[in-house]
Amino acid sequence: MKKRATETAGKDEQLAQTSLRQFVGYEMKLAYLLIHADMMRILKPTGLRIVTFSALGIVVENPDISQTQLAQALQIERSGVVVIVDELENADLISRNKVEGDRRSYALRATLKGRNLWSRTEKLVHDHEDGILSGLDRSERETLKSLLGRVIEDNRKS
Amino acid sequence: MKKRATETAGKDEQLAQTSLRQFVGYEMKLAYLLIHADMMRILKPTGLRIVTFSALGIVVENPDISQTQLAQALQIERSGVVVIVDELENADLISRNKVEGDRRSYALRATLKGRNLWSRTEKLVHDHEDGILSGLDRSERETLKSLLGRVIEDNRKS
DNA sequence: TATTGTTATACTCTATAACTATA
DNA sequence: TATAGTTATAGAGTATAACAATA
Repeated sequence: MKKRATETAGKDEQLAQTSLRQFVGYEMKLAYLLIHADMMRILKPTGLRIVTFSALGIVVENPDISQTQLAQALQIERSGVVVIVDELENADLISRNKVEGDRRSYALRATLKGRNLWSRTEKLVHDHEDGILSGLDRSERETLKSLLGRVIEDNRKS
Repeated sequence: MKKRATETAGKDEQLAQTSLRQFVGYEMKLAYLLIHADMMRILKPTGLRIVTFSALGIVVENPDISQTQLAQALQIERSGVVVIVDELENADLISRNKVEGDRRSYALRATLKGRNLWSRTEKLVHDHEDGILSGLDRSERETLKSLLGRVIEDNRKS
Protein backbone atom coordinates (compact mmCIF):
# COMPACT_ATOMS: atom_id res chain seq x y z
CA MET A 1 0.00 0.00 0.00
CA LYS A 2 1.31 3.41 -0.99
CA LYS A 3 1.85 5.98 1.66
CA ARG A 4 -0.76 8.70 1.54
CA ALA A 5 0.27 12.25 0.77
CA THR A 6 -0.15 13.26 4.41
CA GLU A 7 2.42 10.88 5.74
CA THR A 8 4.90 11.54 3.01
CA ALA A 9 4.60 15.29 2.98
CA GLY A 10 3.75 16.10 6.58
CA LYS A 11 0.85 18.17 7.74
CA ASP A 12 1.69 21.68 6.66
CA GLU A 13 3.28 20.99 3.32
CA GLN A 14 1.75 21.85 -0.02
CA LEU A 15 0.35 19.02 -2.06
CA ALA A 16 1.62 18.31 -5.53
CA GLN A 17 -0.42 20.24 -8.04
CA THR A 18 1.52 19.79 -11.24
CA SER A 19 -1.63 18.36 -12.79
CA LEU A 20 -3.29 21.76 -12.56
CA ARG A 21 -0.36 24.16 -12.50
CA GLN A 22 0.60 22.98 -15.97
CA PHE A 23 -2.37 24.98 -17.27
CA VAL A 24 -2.19 28.70 -17.88
CA GLY A 25 -5.90 28.89 -17.09
CA TYR A 26 -5.35 27.57 -13.60
CA GLU A 27 -2.58 30.04 -12.93
CA MET A 28 -4.78 32.79 -14.33
CA LYS A 29 -7.45 31.79 -11.85
CA LEU A 30 -5.04 31.76 -8.91
CA ALA A 31 -3.66 35.16 -9.86
CA TYR A 32 -7.14 36.55 -10.38
CA LEU A 33 -8.32 35.26 -7.00
CA LEU A 34 -5.33 36.88 -5.29
CA ILE A 35 -6.07 40.21 -6.94
CA HIS A 36 -9.78 39.90 -6.28
CA ALA A 37 -9.29 39.30 -2.56
CA ASP A 38 -6.81 42.15 -2.23
CA MET A 39 -9.09 44.48 -4.21
CA MET A 40 -11.96 43.83 -1.81
CA ARG A 41 -9.67 44.65 1.06
CA ILE A 42 -8.49 47.86 -0.61
CA LEU A 43 -11.99 48.99 -1.57
CA LYS A 44 -13.57 48.33 1.81
CA PRO A 45 -12.91 51.81 3.27
CA THR A 46 -14.35 53.46 0.15
CA GLY A 47 -17.70 51.70 0.50
CA LEU A 48 -17.41 50.49 -3.09
CA ARG A 49 -17.61 46.89 -4.24
CA ILE A 50 -15.51 45.79 -7.18
CA VAL A 51 -18.49 45.95 -9.52
CA THR A 52 -19.60 49.39 -8.32
CA PHE A 53 -16.01 50.61 -8.59
CA SER A 54 -15.97 49.38 -12.19
CA ALA A 55 -19.34 50.91 -12.96
CA LEU A 56 -18.31 54.23 -11.46
CA GLY A 57 -15.20 54.32 -13.62
CA ILE A 58 -17.17 53.66 -16.77
CA VAL A 59 -19.74 56.35 -15.94
CA VAL A 60 -17.00 58.88 -15.12
CA GLU A 61 -15.36 58.10 -18.44
CA ASN A 62 -18.60 57.99 -20.46
CA PRO A 63 -20.94 60.75 -19.32
CA ASP A 64 -24.61 60.28 -20.22
CA ILE A 65 -24.19 56.56 -20.82
CA SER A 66 -27.41 54.51 -20.58
CA GLN A 67 -27.94 51.58 -18.25
CA THR A 68 -28.10 49.20 -21.19
CA GLN A 69 -24.72 50.42 -22.39
CA LEU A 70 -23.34 50.11 -18.90
CA ALA A 71 -24.58 46.53 -18.83
CA GLN A 72 -22.68 45.81 -22.05
CA ALA A 73 -19.51 47.37 -20.69
CA LEU A 74 -19.76 45.39 -17.46
CA GLN A 75 -20.72 42.24 -19.36
CA ILE A 76 -23.74 41.61 -17.18
CA GLU A 77 -27.51 41.69 -17.78
CA ARG A 78 -29.48 44.93 -17.70
CA SER A 79 -31.43 43.71 -14.69
CA GLY A 80 -28.23 43.48 -12.71
CA VAL A 81 -27.28 47.04 -13.52
CA VAL A 82 -30.35 48.36 -11.72
CA VAL A 83 -29.08 47.54 -8.24
CA ILE A 84 -25.59 48.73 -9.10
CA VAL A 85 -26.89 52.09 -10.27
CA ASP A 86 -29.22 52.23 -7.26
CA GLU A 87 -26.24 51.71 -5.00
CA LEU A 88 -24.14 54.40 -6.66
CA GLU A 89 -27.08 56.81 -6.81
CA ASN A 90 -27.96 56.28 -3.14
CA ALA A 91 -24.35 57.09 -2.27
CA ASP A 92 -24.70 60.28 -4.35
CA LEU A 93 -21.87 59.19 -6.65
CA ILE A 94 -23.86 59.17 -9.90
CA SER A 95 -27.26 60.46 -11.00
CA ARG A 96 -30.01 59.25 -13.34
CA ASN A 97 -30.85 62.12 -15.67
CA LYS A 98 -33.70 62.59 -18.10
CA VAL A 99 -32.93 62.25 -21.77
CA GLU A 100 -34.67 64.66 -24.12
CA GLY A 101 -36.19 62.71 -26.95
CA ASP A 102 -36.40 59.35 -25.17
CA ARG A 103 -38.27 59.13 -21.93
CA ARG A 104 -37.51 55.43 -21.52
CA SER A 105 -33.84 55.72 -20.77
CA TYR A 106 -31.60 57.53 -18.32
CA ALA A 107 -28.37 59.37 -18.96
CA LEU A 108 -26.02 58.42 -16.16
CA ARG A 109 -23.55 60.99 -14.92
CA ALA A 110 -21.05 60.95 -12.08
CA THR A 111 -21.54 63.65 -9.47
CA LEU A 112 -18.65 65.77 -8.27
CA LYS A 113 -18.49 63.49 -5.24
CA GLY A 114 -18.41 60.51 -7.57
CA ARG A 115 -15.60 61.91 -9.68
CA ASN A 116 -13.60 62.74 -6.59
CA LEU A 117 -14.11 59.30 -5.11
CA TRP A 118 -13.11 57.76 -8.43
CA SER A 119 -9.86 59.73 -8.50
CA ARG A 120 -8.97 58.79 -4.96
CA THR A 121 -9.89 55.14 -5.46
CA GLU A 122 -7.96 54.96 -8.73
CA LYS A 123 -4.85 55.81 -6.71
CA LEU A 124 -5.68 53.19 -4.09
CA VAL A 125 -6.00 50.55 -6.77
CA HIS A 126 -2.70 51.59 -8.33
CA ASP A 127 -1.11 51.10 -4.91
CA HIS A 128 -2.77 47.70 -4.63
CA GLU A 129 -1.37 46.70 -8.02
CA ASP A 130 2.08 48.00 -7.13
CA GLY A 131 1.93 45.65 -4.16
CA ILE A 132 0.69 42.64 -6.08
CA LEU A 133 3.26 43.17 -8.84
CA SER A 134 6.11 44.20 -6.57
CA GLY A 135 8.13 41.18 -7.65
CA LEU A 136 8.12 42.29 -11.30
CA ASP A 137 10.14 45.15 -12.71
CA ARG A 138 8.58 47.80 -14.91
CA SER A 139 9.34 46.01 -18.14
CA GLU A 140 7.93 42.73 -16.86
CA ARG A 141 4.73 44.43 -15.73
CA GLU A 142 4.29 45.92 -19.17
CA THR A 143 4.93 42.56 -20.77
CA LEU A 144 2.32 40.89 -18.56
CA LYS A 145 -0.21 43.60 -19.31
CA SER A 146 0.48 43.46 -23.01
CA LEU A 147 0.20 39.66 -23.18
CA LEU A 148 -3.08 39.70 -21.27
CA GLY A 149 -4.38 42.41 -23.57
CA ARG A 150 -3.53 40.36 -26.62
CA VAL A 151 -5.21 37.25 -25.24
CA ILE A 152 -8.33 39.34 -24.65
CA GLU A 153 -8.33 40.91 -28.09
CA ASP A 154 -7.63 37.60 -29.81
CA ASN A 155 -10.63 35.96 -28.18
CA ARG A 156 -13.08 38.84 -28.21
CA LYS A 157 -16.26 38.14 -30.14
CA SER A 158 -14.78 35.17 -31.91
CA MET B 1 -25.07 69.70 -23.04
CA LYS B 2 -22.55 67.06 -23.99
CA LYS B 3 -23.52 64.44 -26.46
CA ARG B 4 -24.06 61.08 -24.84
CA ALA B 5 -21.82 58.18 -25.70
CA THR B 6 -24.55 56.56 -27.78
CA GLU B 7 -24.83 59.41 -30.21
CA THR B 8 -21.13 59.94 -30.51
CA ALA B 9 -20.15 56.33 -30.86
CA GLY B 10 -23.16 54.78 -32.54
CA LYS B 11 -25.05 51.79 -31.34
CA ASP B 12 -22.68 48.89 -31.86
CA GLU B 13 -19.42 50.51 -30.91
CA GLN B 14 -17.44 49.72 -27.79
CA LEU B 15 -17.48 52.27 -25.03
CA ALA B 16 -14.29 53.83 -23.77
CA GLN B 17 -12.91 51.76 -20.93
CA THR B 18 -9.47 53.24 -20.40
CA SER B 19 -10.47 53.85 -16.80
CA LEU B 20 -10.57 50.10 -16.18
CA ARG B 21 -8.24 48.73 -18.84
CA GLN B 22 -5.38 50.65 -17.25
CA PHE B 23 -5.44 48.05 -14.47
CA VAL B 24 -3.75 44.69 -14.78
CA GLY B 25 -6.38 43.28 -12.43
CA TYR B 26 -9.17 44.16 -14.81
CA GLU B 27 -7.38 42.56 -17.73
CA MET B 28 -6.71 39.53 -15.58
CA LYS B 29 -10.42 39.28 -14.89
CA LEU B 30 -11.36 39.60 -18.56
CA ALA B 31 -8.83 36.96 -19.56
CA TYR B 32 -9.95 34.68 -16.75
CA LEU B 33 -13.61 35.03 -17.73
CA LEU B 34 -12.77 34.14 -21.33
CA ILE B 35 -10.90 31.04 -20.25
CA HIS B 36 -13.58 30.10 -17.74
CA ALA B 37 -16.35 30.24 -20.32
CA ASP B 38 -14.36 28.26 -22.86
CA MET B 39 -13.40 25.69 -20.23
CA MET B 40 -17.05 25.07 -19.38
CA ARG B 41 -17.74 24.56 -23.06
CA ILE B 42 -14.83 22.14 -23.41
CA LEU B 43 -15.69 20.15 -20.28
CA LYS B 44 -19.39 19.79 -21.06
CA PRO B 45 -19.09 16.49 -22.98
CA THR B 46 -16.98 14.97 -20.20
CA GLY B 47 -19.66 15.57 -17.56
CA LEU B 48 -17.09 17.33 -15.39
CA ARG B 49 -17.41 20.82 -14.00
CA ILE B 50 -14.31 22.95 -13.65
CA VAL B 51 -14.14 22.28 -9.93
CA THR B 52 -14.63 18.51 -10.30
CA PHE B 53 -12.04 18.48 -13.09
CA SER B 54 -9.62 20.21 -10.72
CA ALA B 55 -10.45 17.86 -7.86
CA LEU B 56 -10.01 14.81 -10.07
CA GLY B 57 -6.59 16.01 -11.16
CA ILE B 58 -5.47 16.53 -7.59
CA VAL B 59 -6.71 13.09 -6.52
CA VAL B 60 -5.04 11.41 -9.50
CA GLU B 61 -1.82 13.16 -8.61
CA ASN B 62 -2.09 12.59 -4.85
CA PRO B 63 -3.43 9.11 -4.16
CA ASP B 64 -4.93 8.60 -0.69
CA ILE B 65 -5.37 12.31 -0.10
CA SER B 66 -7.97 13.23 2.56
CA GLN B 67 -10.97 15.47 1.97
CA THR B 68 -9.50 18.13 4.23
CA GLN B 69 -6.32 18.17 2.18
CA LEU B 70 -8.34 18.33 -1.00
CA ALA B 71 -10.18 21.33 0.44
CA GLN B 72 -6.85 23.07 1.06
CA ALA B 73 -5.64 22.34 -2.45
CA LEU B 74 -8.87 23.63 -3.98
CA GLN B 75 -8.91 26.59 -1.59
CA ILE B 76 -12.48 25.94 -0.51
CA GLU B 77 -14.11 24.84 2.74
CA ARG B 78 -14.27 21.18 3.77
CA SER B 79 -18.05 21.28 3.60
CA GLY B 80 -17.88 22.15 -0.06
CA VAL B 81 -15.63 19.21 -0.80
CA VAL B 82 -18.31 16.76 0.28
CA VAL B 83 -20.55 17.38 -2.72
CA ILE B 84 -17.58 17.45 -5.09
CA VAL B 85 -16.37 14.07 -3.84
CA ASP B 86 -19.95 12.76 -3.92
CA GLU B 87 -20.20 13.82 -7.54
CA LEU B 88 -16.92 12.16 -8.53
CA GLU B 89 -17.71 9.04 -6.53
CA ASN B 90 -21.18 8.70 -8.03
CA ALA B 91 -19.60 8.89 -11.47
CA ASP B 92 -17.22 6.11 -10.39
CA LEU B 93 -14.19 8.35 -11.00
CA ILE B 94 -12.81 8.27 -7.47
CA SER B 95 -13.47 6.19 -4.34
CA ARG B 96 -13.55 6.86 -0.59
CA ASN B 97 -11.36 4.29 1.09
CA LYS B 98 -10.91 3.35 4.72
CA VAL B 99 -7.74 4.49 6.43
CA GLU B 100 -6.14 2.11 8.87
CA GLY B 101 -5.36 3.96 12.04
CA ASP B 102 -7.87 6.79 11.61
CA ARG B 103 -11.50 5.92 11.14
CA ARG B 104 -12.54 9.55 10.83
CA SER B 105 -11.03 10.24 7.45
CA TYR B 106 -11.12 8.80 3.96
CA ALA B 107 -8.26 8.11 1.60
CA LEU B 108 -9.42 9.29 -1.82
CA ARG B 109 -8.22 7.42 -4.87
CA ALA B 110 -9.01 7.77 -8.55
CA THR B 111 -10.49 4.69 -10.19
CA LEU B 112 -9.15 3.39 -13.48
CA LYS B 113 -12.08 5.10 -15.14
CA GLY B 114 -11.15 8.28 -13.31
CA ARG B 115 -7.52 8.14 -14.38
CA ASN B 116 -8.54 7.49 -17.97
CA LEU B 117 -11.01 10.34 -17.98
CA TRP B 118 -8.36 12.60 -16.48
CA SER B 119 -5.89 11.74 -19.25
CA ARG B 120 -8.42 12.37 -21.98
CA THR B 121 -9.64 15.58 -20.43
CA GLU B 122 -6.11 16.83 -19.88
CA LYS B 123 -5.66 16.68 -23.65
CA LEU B 124 -8.95 18.49 -24.24
CA VAL B 125 -7.86 21.28 -21.94
CA HIS B 126 -4.50 21.54 -23.69
CA ASP B 127 -6.40 21.97 -26.95
CA HIS B 128 -8.56 24.62 -25.35
CA GLU B 129 -5.47 26.50 -24.19
CA ASP B 130 -3.85 26.19 -27.60
CA GLY B 131 -6.92 27.90 -28.97
CA ILE B 132 -7.05 30.65 -26.37
CA LEU B 133 -3.33 31.35 -26.74
CA SER B 134 -3.19 30.90 -30.51
CA GLY B 135 -2.14 34.53 -30.92
CA LEU B 136 1.00 34.02 -28.83
CA ASP B 137 4.10 32.16 -29.97
CA ARG B 138 5.74 29.53 -27.81
CA SER B 139 8.11 31.92 -26.14
CA GLU B 140 5.34 34.39 -25.34
CA ARG B 141 3.20 31.65 -23.82
CA GLU B 142 6.06 30.63 -21.59
CA THR B 143 6.64 34.23 -20.59
CA LEU B 144 2.98 34.67 -19.68
CA LYS B 145 2.96 31.48 -17.67
CA SER B 146 6.17 32.38 -15.90
CA LEU B 147 4.99 35.89 -15.00
CA LEU B 148 1.69 34.57 -13.66
CA GLY B 149 3.57 31.97 -11.64
CA ARG B 150 5.79 34.61 -10.11
CA VAL B 151 2.83 36.81 -9.19
CA ILE B 152 1.26 33.82 -7.46
CA GLU B 153 4.41 32.86 -5.58
CA ASP B 154 5.12 36.45 -4.55
CA ASN B 155 1.69 36.85 -3.01
CA ARG B 156 1.23 33.40 -1.52
CA LYS B 157 0.73 33.39 2.25
CA SER B 158 2.09 36.91 2.65
C1' DT C 1 -10.33 18.82 23.60
C1' DA C 2 -9.36 18.64 18.70
C1' DT C 3 -10.22 16.87 14.11
C1' DT C 4 -12.85 14.59 9.97
C1' DG C 5 -16.57 14.45 7.48
C1' DT C 6 -21.26 15.87 7.28
C1' DT C 7 -25.58 18.56 7.18
C1' DA C 8 -28.39 22.62 7.24
C1' DT C 9 -28.55 27.18 6.33
C1' DA C 10 -27.56 31.66 4.49
C1' DC C 11 -25.40 34.79 1.53
C1' DT C 12 -23.57 36.68 -2.88
C1' DC C 13 -23.71 37.02 -7.60
C1' DT C 14 -25.90 36.59 -11.69
C1' DA C 15 -29.35 35.00 -15.23
C1' DT C 16 -34.17 34.49 -16.83
C1' DA C 17 -38.59 35.90 -17.56
C1' DA C 18 -42.41 38.80 -17.14
C1' DC C 19 -43.98 43.48 -16.59
C1' DT C 20 -44.49 49.02 -17.61
C1' DA C 21 -43.80 52.81 -20.10
C1' DT C 22 -42.35 54.48 -23.74
C1' DA C 23 -40.76 54.47 -28.88
C1' DT D 1 -43.46 45.58 -32.48
C1' DA D 2 -39.31 46.76 -30.24
C1' DT D 3 -36.63 48.84 -26.52
C1' DA D 4 -35.19 50.76 -21.57
C1' DG D 5 -35.64 50.03 -17.20
C1' DT D 6 -37.65 47.36 -13.53
C1' DT D 7 -39.12 43.50 -10.59
C1' DA D 8 -39.47 38.84 -8.93
C1' DT D 9 -37.57 34.59 -8.94
C1' DA D 10 -34.35 30.94 -9.35
C1' DG D 11 -29.88 28.89 -9.81
C1' DA D 12 -24.83 28.51 -9.03
C1' DG D 13 -21.25 28.67 -5.89
C1' DT D 14 -19.50 29.18 -1.58
C1' DA D 15 -19.17 30.23 3.52
C1' DT D 16 -20.70 29.56 8.35
C1' DA D 17 -22.13 27.02 12.10
C1' DA D 18 -23.54 23.06 14.46
C1' DC D 19 -23.31 18.00 14.82
C1' DA D 20 -21.68 12.87 15.27
C1' DA D 21 -17.93 9.85 15.23
C1' DT D 22 -13.39 9.32 16.33
C1' DA D 23 -8.77 10.74 17.87
